[in-house]
Amino acid sequence: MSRRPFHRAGEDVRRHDLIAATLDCISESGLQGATVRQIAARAGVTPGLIRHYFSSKDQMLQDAYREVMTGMTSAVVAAADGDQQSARERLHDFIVANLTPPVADGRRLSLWAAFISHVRVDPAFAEIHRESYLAFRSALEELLAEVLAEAGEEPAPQRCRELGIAINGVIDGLWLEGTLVGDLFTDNPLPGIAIRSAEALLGGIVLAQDTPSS
Amino acid sequence: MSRRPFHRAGEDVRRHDLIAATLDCISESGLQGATVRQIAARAGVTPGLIRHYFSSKDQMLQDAYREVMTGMTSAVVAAADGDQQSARERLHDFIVANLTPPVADGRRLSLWAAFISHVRVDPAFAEIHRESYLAFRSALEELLAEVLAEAGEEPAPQRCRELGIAINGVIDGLWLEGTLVGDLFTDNPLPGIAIRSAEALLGGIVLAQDTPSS
DNA sequence: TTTGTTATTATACGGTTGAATAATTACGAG
DNA sequence: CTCGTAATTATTCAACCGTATAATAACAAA
Repeated sequence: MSRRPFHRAGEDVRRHDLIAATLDCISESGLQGATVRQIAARAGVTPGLIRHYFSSKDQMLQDAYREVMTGMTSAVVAAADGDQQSARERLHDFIVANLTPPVADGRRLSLWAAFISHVRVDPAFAEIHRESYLAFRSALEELLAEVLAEAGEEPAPQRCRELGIAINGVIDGLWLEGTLVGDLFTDNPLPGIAIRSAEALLGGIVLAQDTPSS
Repeated sequence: MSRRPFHRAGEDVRRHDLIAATLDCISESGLQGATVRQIAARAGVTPGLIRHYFSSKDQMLQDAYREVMTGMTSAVVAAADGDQQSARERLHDFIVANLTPPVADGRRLSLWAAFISHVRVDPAFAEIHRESYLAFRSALEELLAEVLAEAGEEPAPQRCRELGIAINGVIDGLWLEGTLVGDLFTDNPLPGIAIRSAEALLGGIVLAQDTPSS
C-alpha cells in the first residue's frame, strides 16, 4: 500500500485546473456527472483537495460559471476589436463570431445549458447570469450606437436599447438552436441569416461586404 | 405501526399525477431535486409506485419532457387559431402568445432549461427536442407563407424557411432572456419588440393593429 | 360472500454523494 | 541541514440515490 505521490502547485494554477476539470465533467455528463470525485480524478488529484481550495462544491461551480460566461463575451468582444475600419464591419464580425466556433460550439452550449438550469433555482447563479447578460448587451448597444451614427442616424438611447434587445434575441436564439441541432441548418448558414436579420432590424443599413441575398 | 391507507386510481390519472409531480419538483429545485422520493411525496404516493407505472425514472423524465414541449407548442398554436380574419393577425397573436403568460412563465422556463441541459447528454432527450423544435418551426413557416401570400408576395419555400429560422430565433431569444430576468424589460415590453422585429424581417409587412413605434 | 388480480405499500440493498477529519509529505525559511 | 508550515492524500461518515422484492389491501368478478 504505497501512498500516492504528489507535487505541489501554485494556488492560482490549481484553482484553474480544478475549474477546467469541472467544466470538462459538466460538458460531458452534465451537472449530475460533475461529482467531486469525478472532477478530482479528471484533475489528477484526490477529492479532498477541492474543499481545500473552495469552501464548497457549490462555490466552485459558481466560479466555473463565471469563467464560462466571461470567456464567451470576451471572445465575441475581441472579434469586434480587430483592425476593422467601420463600425458596420465591427458589428458584422461581432455577430458572426457569436455564430461560429469557438463560440458556437457544442461544449460551450452544454456548459451554458447546465448552468442556466441552475439560474432559476439558485439566486447566486441568477446574479452571475444577470451580470454577464448586461455586460454582453451593453457591448452590443455601444456597437449599435456607433453603427447608427456612422449611417447618419441619431443614436437615441431608447432606440439603441430596443435594437440591442432584439438583435441579442436573434443571436441568442440562433446560437441556441444552431448549436443544439446544427445539422438542421446546413442548408441555411446561420451567420448569414443573422446578418440579414440585423440589417432588417436596423432598417436597411448594410453590414456585409458581400451579401448574396437568399 | 399502522400501514398507510391508499386508494386506487386509473392508470391514466396516476401517470398524469406522477408526471405533474415530477414537473413540480423540477421547476422548484431542478433535475437534481427531482428524486423518486421527492416526486412520490409530492404525488402523495410511495416511491415504489413510480416503477410500477414507468420502467425507470429516466423513462418518466422523457415522458415529462415530451409533455412540457407539446404543451408549449399547442398553447401558441391555439393562440393563432382563434377567430382572427387575416393571416397577419394570426401571426401577430402567435408571436405575442410566445412572449406572454402562460408561455412566458418562470415555471415553464425552469422546466425547459432543466431538460435542455439533458439534451446534449442523453440522445433520447435530443430526439424529443428535435421533434418539438421541428413541429414549432413548421407551424411558424406555414403561418409565414400565408402572411406573404396575403401581402401579395410569392411565398418561396426557401424564403419561408429562412424567415422561420430568423423569427424563431427572435422569439426564442426574447422568451429566454425575458423570462429569465423579466425585470430588465419592464421599460421595453418584449411582445412589442418582437412584433416590430418580425415586421422588419418581413420587409415592412405590418402585423399590429396599433403600433406606437418606440 | 368468496376469490383472484393487481395496484399500492413496506422494506431492504448496494452504490454514490458532499463533507469532515486525521495522517502524511513536499517545500521554503532559517 | 533542520524544522515548521500547509498542501495533499487517506479514511470515514451520515445521508441519499435508484432499484428490486415481498407483503398487503382495494376492488372486480363470480
